[in-house]
Amino acid sequence: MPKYFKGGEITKKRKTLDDVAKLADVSAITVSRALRNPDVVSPELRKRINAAVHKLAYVPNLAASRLASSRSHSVGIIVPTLYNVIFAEYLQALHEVFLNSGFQVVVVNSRYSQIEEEQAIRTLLGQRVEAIIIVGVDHTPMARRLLVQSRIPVIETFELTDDPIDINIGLSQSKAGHDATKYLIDLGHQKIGFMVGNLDVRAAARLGGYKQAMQEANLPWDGLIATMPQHSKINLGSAILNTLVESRKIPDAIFCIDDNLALGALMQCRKLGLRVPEDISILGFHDLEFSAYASPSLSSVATHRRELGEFSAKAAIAAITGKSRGTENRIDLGYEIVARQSTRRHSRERNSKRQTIE
Amino acid sequence: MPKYFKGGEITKKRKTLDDVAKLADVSAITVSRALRNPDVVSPELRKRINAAVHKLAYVPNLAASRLASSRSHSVGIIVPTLYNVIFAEYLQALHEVFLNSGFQVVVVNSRYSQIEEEQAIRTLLGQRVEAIIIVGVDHTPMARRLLVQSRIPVIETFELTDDPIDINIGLSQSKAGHDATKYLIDLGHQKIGFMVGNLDVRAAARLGGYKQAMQEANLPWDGLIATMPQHSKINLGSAILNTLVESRKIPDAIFCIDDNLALGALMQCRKLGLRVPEDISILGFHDLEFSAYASPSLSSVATHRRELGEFSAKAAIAAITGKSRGTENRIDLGYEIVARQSTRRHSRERNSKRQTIE
DNA sequence: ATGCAGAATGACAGCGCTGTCAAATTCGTT
DNA sequence: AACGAATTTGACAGCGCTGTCATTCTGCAT
Repeated sequence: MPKYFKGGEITKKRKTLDDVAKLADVSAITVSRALRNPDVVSPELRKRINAAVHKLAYVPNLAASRLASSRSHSVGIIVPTLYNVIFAEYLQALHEVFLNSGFQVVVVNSRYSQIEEEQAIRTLLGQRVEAIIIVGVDHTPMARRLLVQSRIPVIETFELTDDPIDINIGLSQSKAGHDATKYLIDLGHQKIGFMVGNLDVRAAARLGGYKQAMQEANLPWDGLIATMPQHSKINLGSAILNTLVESRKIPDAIFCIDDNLALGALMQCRKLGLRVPEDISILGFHDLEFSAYASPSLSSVATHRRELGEFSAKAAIAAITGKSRGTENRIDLGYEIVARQSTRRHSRERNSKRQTIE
Repeated sequence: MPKYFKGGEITKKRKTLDDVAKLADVSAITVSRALRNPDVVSPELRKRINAAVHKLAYVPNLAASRLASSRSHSVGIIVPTLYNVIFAEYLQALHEVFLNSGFQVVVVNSRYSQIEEEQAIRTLLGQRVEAIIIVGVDHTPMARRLLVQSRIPVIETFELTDDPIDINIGLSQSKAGHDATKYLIDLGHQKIGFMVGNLDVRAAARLGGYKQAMQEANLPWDGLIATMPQHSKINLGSAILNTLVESRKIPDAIFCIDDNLALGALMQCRKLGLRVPEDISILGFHDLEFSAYASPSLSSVATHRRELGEFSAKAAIAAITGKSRGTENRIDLGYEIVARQSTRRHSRERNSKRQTIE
């Protein structure tokens, strides 16, 4: 006795269109129409059909519908992780656009792995999604081939590339890293640390930008990179800051890979009696929601995650419905350095002196 | 010229099993087997088939597979929101269990609405998921009927009910609210505030528990409930605390509906010069990750979200595979009050005096 | 050489729906 | 009253795969 055959009826397992059709005394195709396109069916039949559907608690079999129509009415989204507020905000914006578009949104995570990303692409293509929106521009050769061959709109986001598969909406991570570092340098900082957890592609690009900016200013960055191989979380920032203090390598300023680390570092500084920004400037990245409310409020680099999601979704819909004639296929959404209380002009004795002399 | 017919070939749009079969010079059914059950196919053919699959970048049509086999190899999860760390942790635990189970996980959110929940159930049943794990125990009558009639395992989580549809794994929200309040009362607090944002079902249950505990202790709760109709976020906690201070209705202790509000309140207290816990005790709920790291560290009620996810997923798999004979269908995972620095014994003059006198 | 179990492969129908076109019905117009 | 257009309904095939059973092909004991 299979446990999940409750109810006891010996009837067929699942209600089908035909069951509804029989009960309403019409043909199956009419039921199909009444469900998908009510106004082409006469009110009389429509009523009878709806009653039958309700009576049987009929739920159409999507697989059959997709197979017959060869339309899935769904779009696929690939993100590295579901457990980072960055992507949560991005996904929320995406969802809002798709909400009443008639498309179901299928979200898959690649867990920061190109192999899993390729697998995710297969999963989505297997479902015959009508567009794919994917975070990042680096894929395995096969992944790229699958995407190209699928002949559906592909939107690569969060980063910028010169060689997009199709549509590319993002910002230059390395330029952002560069400019953020430059901002700290221009404030007079010289010993500028870089704090990061796991080094994913985009984090690496920002780190590259940091190194470049330091080099351009003839500043060393050797030994200034503080890291622990874990996902970015508030308490990881505290932990990494601790290691800096313990090894007595406290820099003038720290550029943190994201605001989670920055807030953790900030909180730990307070705990240890280090004054922010007097003793140390802290700069975050992404400008998360809490950053403006921290005390001192956290300087950060605002990335436009909601716009990223919104633009991507709209581009996908436009491409699917063929309304994207002549649209730009590469959009740079940029970033903004938001200066708040956690960073300020560096004015230690030797610096101010030197400045006066020069 | 349809934009997404790139590549130029006039060939059929999508590769099918037959295409692969022709290229490998075998029958379609053999390709199907080689893909699903490689070891029943001879190495020779397997090699040829794999080569053909790779050459064509063939991706099986899931809809056809599901229709033919009437198995979806997927399970459905319904959560109220995707943008709350509570459910993120729960989902992560679920995912980990399902990762290598051969089941695809489909997550849908109901946005705290019973109507949307019913719609979500339809969506999932339409996909013929093989089990549904759903947050909460309150559903529309039709939703309940759909779930029962589906004849698939249904796991209701996060709350406890006397009348589960099938399997129920959770904790008593009202009892947790009651005990948390009792804890503050036992610390000597009398003017105990309750802070909450949007009042969803579970928040309402905790509020109910709070009221009951206050009543039992002959303490008034009238006018002590501080709320603003928004989703729980750190800065909402700060905002609500502000309104309390502005209206000069600062209680001895605050029981916050979750740790986000609690942290926000905590940060705002610091900003305003209110000492925690000397001037005011703050108790959170859910024991989020950052709570142990805040300063002062945050007392909270630990709910076992990861276990909730883990147990639910395992129960679902056991039920699907029929291995749940004689298993308990109602599991109470409980909760724990974690006392940290943000709460302490109330000892204002009149109280300590009174205690000495009595 | 013969028979036979077991492994490997194939033929066929059908899962439940929808696209396409045909048939039936209704309506307004002359 | 008769006609064509518009509306409403239905018949039929087929989407791409898999379950079922049949067939062919081994290898080995007799």
